[in-house]
Amino acid sequence: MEHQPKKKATIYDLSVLSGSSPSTVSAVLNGTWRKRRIKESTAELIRDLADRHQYTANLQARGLRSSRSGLVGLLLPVHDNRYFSSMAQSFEAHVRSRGQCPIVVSACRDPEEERRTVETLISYSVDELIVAGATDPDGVHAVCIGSGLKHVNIDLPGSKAPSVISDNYQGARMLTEAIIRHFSDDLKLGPDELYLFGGRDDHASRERIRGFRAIKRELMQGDSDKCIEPTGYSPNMAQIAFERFYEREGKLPRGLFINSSINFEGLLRFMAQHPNEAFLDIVVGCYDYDPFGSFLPFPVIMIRQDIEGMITKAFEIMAENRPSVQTYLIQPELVPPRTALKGPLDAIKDIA
Amino acid sequence: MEHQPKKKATIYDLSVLSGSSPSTVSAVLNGTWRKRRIKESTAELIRDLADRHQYTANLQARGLRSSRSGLVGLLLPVHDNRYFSSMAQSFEAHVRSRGQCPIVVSACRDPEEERRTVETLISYSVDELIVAGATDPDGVHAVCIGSGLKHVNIDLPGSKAPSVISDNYQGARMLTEAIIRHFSDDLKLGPDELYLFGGRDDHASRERIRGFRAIKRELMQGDSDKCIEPTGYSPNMAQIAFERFYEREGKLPRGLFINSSINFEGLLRFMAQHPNEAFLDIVVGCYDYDPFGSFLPFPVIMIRQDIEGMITKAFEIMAENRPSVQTYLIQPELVPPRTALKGPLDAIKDIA
DNA sequence: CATTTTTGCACAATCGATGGTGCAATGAAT
DNA sequence: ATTCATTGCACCATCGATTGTGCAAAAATG
Repeated sequence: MEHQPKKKATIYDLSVLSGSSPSTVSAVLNGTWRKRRIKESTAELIRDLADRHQYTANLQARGLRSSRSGLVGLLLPVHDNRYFSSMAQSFEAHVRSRGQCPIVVSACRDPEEERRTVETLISYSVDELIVAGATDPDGVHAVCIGSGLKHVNIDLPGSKAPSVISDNYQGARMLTEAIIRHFSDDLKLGPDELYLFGGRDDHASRERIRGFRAIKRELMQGDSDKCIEPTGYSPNMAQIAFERFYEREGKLPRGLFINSSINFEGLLRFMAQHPNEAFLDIVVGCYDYDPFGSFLPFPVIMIRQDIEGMITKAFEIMAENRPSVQTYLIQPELVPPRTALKGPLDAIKDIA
Repeated sequence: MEHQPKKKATIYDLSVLSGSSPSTVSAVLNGTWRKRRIKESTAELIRDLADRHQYTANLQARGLRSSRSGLVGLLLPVHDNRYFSSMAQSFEAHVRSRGQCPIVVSACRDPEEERRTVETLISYSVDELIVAGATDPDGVHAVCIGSGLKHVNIDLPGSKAPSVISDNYQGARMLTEAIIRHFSDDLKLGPDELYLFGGRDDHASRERIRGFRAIKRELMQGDSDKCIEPTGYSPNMAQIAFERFYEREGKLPRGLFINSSINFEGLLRFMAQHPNEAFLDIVVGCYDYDPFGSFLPFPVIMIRQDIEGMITKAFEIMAENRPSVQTYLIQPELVPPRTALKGPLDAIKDIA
């Protein structure tokens, strides 16, 4: 790496070069110059100098003075699954289109880490924040309020800030019904053959369980507590749950409602230990969409949450000056087996 | 949202409260106080005040003064696939463990956007940058050098900065060989039945193609140009390529080398249009690992790149003071069909 | 030509933290 | 009792931009 760290030009450098004052240069370069009645020709001169010297504003200085930063944050639980990575992708596009700079961070579902991370973002004066799938949204809220940071919860609601979430109850109803109806009449599923795996004690899981049970009672006239196995959001715990079930019963339930694609990965781990024959007659419904998951060797019905819709709504809310603390439900979509949906990447031109 | 934007406490506030000077407060709170011979008791007092008032440093101010920020950047092409989202996940863990703040941004494979984004990061005085899969690494390099920003390429190499990439040639050889050997003797694959789809004119694609062809010649005594179909990194283009092939030949090649999981999604889209029977006898090798992809209804052999290894190496290089401009190869791993590997998420404790 | 208005810009304070320098008070040494 | 070293901290310039204010020169008005 050959170095040539010619320090970056500042407004003071341009001020000297142009013969104008720093404030004039500043005004010209940040667009407020008309308001300050700077002559067109002066502006032109300065702009010219600026890009001849590759001037770019020091955003820390600007941020310090104006206590805004042009940064918009997205706090994720984790990066590594298609739901949240799609969210990051949509988020970035939105923020970019508003001329701001997106920054995405994850906090591993750790309430402590969530708060620390947001503290850090605040120290950089991020202008707005979307809090996605936080384990402790109200804790994050407390931190935000302390510094007047605008924020909206998404995916998991909080009780103190506006929230945009998908309609988990409806979604779970659709998904459960689709699983049941996927079985033909002669192989009809019994209430004890339809299980829900995954999730924990959060709002989304509770709603999904509620929807699941409601439909079971409506369509199957039966539902028992033992058909629910929360495993947390970890592939490993889910795998263990599947293994235990299999050991106990000698087979998996024919109907499986899986709470998230992360838990679905637990089923994959289970699959790796067992021959495909063990999955011949099962039907899986997964609350989350993953394109590869949709084409597995058994029917996989998925719910795709309307990420784009949620993000859009979240930004709308943040644009209001005194948003009301309420939870907005966004309708998700049922995805039949073997479906390859387009995603945020399709918006990107690829120069083959 | 009830507001209570009690503006954040500054060292000046604490200075008044403690009766010490701002510089003393600053020194105490940033850890340089022993060097400045501050009395233990003074320090204690100030620390006490600081957390009673929930002081947190204004990092923009600190960054402005010290022209460093504590930020470490990762520039990705896109978020939305398991390869890059795993990378983001590993990256975050690394940066966090060093007490810095990770920020992940994507630039959509657009050279212009890549440079602009890095400009922005520089304006925030990011301390270091990992440039992953950049379309124009040398363009990014030019921007970085202008401000002395330490950076390392990863995934795709540049010619002006150190690069860490996976050994695409070896990986492609392993993968191609695995595909060929997956066919039994009586159903042996012919050279004209093994195609490579996807990729574009970048270093990784070229190396993979080179490895692919080398093995074809060694093992099959044959290889022709028509067996290579670069489609860019887009699901859509790949789908179109598969459709065209299918129309022309009435079937897909029995052996498919797919350049990336993104292109693999193109095959999914194709699959959605055709019955499973069209895939009965195919074997897919995909250069990239996706847990769900590994369990599709036909054999899928995958290459998992050693993301953790690449990130680790990249940080090692950035720690050197005058790293040499060379390309380090990291060995990837062959993943047999129906394999569920652990990923960065498994490092995260889940409070079920 | 005298006065008012408008134009065009410079000045200087400010945002919050950092770090070099200088100086008084205290203790040690002679 | 002096002198010297050490301790403990305050002072102030600085990083690069923003923004309210003030004031000369030019233009418009009577």
